[in-house]
Parts: sequence; structure tokens; C-alpha cells
Amino acid sequence: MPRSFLVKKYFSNKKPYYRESQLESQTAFVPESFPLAELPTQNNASALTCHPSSPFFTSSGALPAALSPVTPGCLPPSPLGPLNLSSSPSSSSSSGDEEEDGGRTSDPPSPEAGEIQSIFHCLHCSKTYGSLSALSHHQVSSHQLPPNAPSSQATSIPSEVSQRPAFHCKHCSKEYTSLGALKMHIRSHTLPCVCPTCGKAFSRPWLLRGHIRTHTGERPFACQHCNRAFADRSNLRAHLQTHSEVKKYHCGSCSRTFSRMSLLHKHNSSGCCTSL
DNA sequence: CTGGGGACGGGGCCC
DNA sequence: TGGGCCCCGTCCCCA
Repeated sequence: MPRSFLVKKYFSNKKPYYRESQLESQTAFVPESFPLAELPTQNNASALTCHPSSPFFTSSGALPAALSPVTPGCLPPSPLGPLNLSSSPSSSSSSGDEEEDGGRTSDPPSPEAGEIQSIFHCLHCSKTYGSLSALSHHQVSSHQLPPNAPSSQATSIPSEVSQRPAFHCKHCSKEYTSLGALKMHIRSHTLPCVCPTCGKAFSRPWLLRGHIRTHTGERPFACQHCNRAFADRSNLRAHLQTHSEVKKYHCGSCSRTFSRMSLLHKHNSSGCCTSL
């Protein structure tokens, strides 16, 4: 993943892929039920501590509404009802294809802020420490772990990494070099944006908007070469590959090209032309 | 089996 | 610093 260089993947665990089944249970998530993210940044601990029951889930701040599968947490205020979508499918542009975004405030205040604190948990014995060094010392002395052992999740920090800011997600074992990146990542766990139609939850408002297009059938991204249109720009991009004689992904063993990386992977894993 | 579409997650960039 | 958008990538499903 060349683009994910900010993520220090020590465990190469797969990214959370929210399948329908998972999301069905996710839709009724209870924000305060999420564990706390742990950040080895004592400086900003107090500033980051806030209520996990973020008031953005409802206009009135009533948390129980967050349990509703139709809480439009990330939807802009809608005079047309909960399914107020862009009614201009052809507007389609890349920037602001949905004018009623209502500005940039459609994205709710990040609830993850309330999940951040500077407590260092040893995941081998659940002890907590107030500093990284204390935790590290504990792990070395009590669990015979090397100081830089990427043990369990979140709190065991490689020494070379600990020398610079590292922000850990407690929901998984990812680390980030910036708080903003971590907060953004945590949204993928908290999924604050809920589809008012089906209750499916998403990490970001624009993901929800894209999802809503699956309900409305809006396809703002049209192919210039054929009559097809897509709800997702990435899908259009992939489709455009099909119009190209020489496709983007080349097999290293034969001269075949593929429109998608996944097809190339399939091609390779199926044996391709010997070399594998 | 292959190709393609649908859906969506994640990080970077820009404002 | 945070939000929105873009691009890349992946997984699933279907023809």
C-alpha cells in the first residue's frame, strides 16, 4: 500500500472491511461503548478528553437517537426530508457535486476525540501506566518483551517510533504520525455517519453520500466513451480502463494488461505464464 | 475462469 | 487544524 505510508503496519492485519453483516450490527452502535483510544501524548490529553456521547448525533444532543438506524448524523440539514439528496444527477462534478453539502459542517464533530486519552495499557496483563516509558519498562521486566516489541495493540511502541509522535488506535493496532490521521482513522471504527434509509454507517460524510446514491440511483459520473454512468468516480475510472486497449496493470510475465489490479492479481494467482 | 461493475475504505492534498 | 474531495485500492458479486 504505497499510499498508506503514514500507517505503521506492524501486524499487516487486514483493513477493517465493513461487510453488510458487520454493518447491520454496527448501525446501532453505542458511541460510549467503544474503548478508549490510547495516545502516548500526555501533552494533549486533557484537551482531547471529551464526551464520547457526541451531541452531533442528534440535533438536540440526545444520545439515544444515535441508536436509531436512521439517524442522519452526517447528513446536512434537509428541508426535503431524510433522503434529501442532490437532485441534480448531472451536476456530477468532482468538486461539490452535491451542493447541499451545506458547507463543510455536514461532517459531525468527531466523536473519537472522546476516545483519546493518554493511558498506556499493557495488553498482556491489562495494567495501565501513565507514561510510555513506564509501560515499556513493565513489558520488558514483566513480560520479557523487547522494548520495541510491537506487542498486541496500540500501546507497545517500537523504540525508534516512540522517539517521535505516534498515535495509536485502540480499536486496532494501527499507528499514525499525526493526531488528525488517527482521528480520521478512528472514524472508521465509530462510523458516525448513518444512512437514513438503510441505517448503514460510514466513517465519513462523503462516503455516506456516495452510499446514498445507491438508494437514489444517482449516477453523476458519466463515461465519455459510452452511455454508462456511475455513482462512484473510482468506478468510472476503472470503467474507462475498459475502453483503453492498453490497460493500466501489466502482467510482468506476459504481455497482458488488465483494467484492475484485482484482475492482474487473479491472473497471477491463477498461474499466469508459468513464472509463478 | 475472466472481465467488469458496485460499493466502499483509507490516506493525501487542498482549502 | 479540520473538513471535503480525489485518487488508489480492495472485496464481492454477477454475467
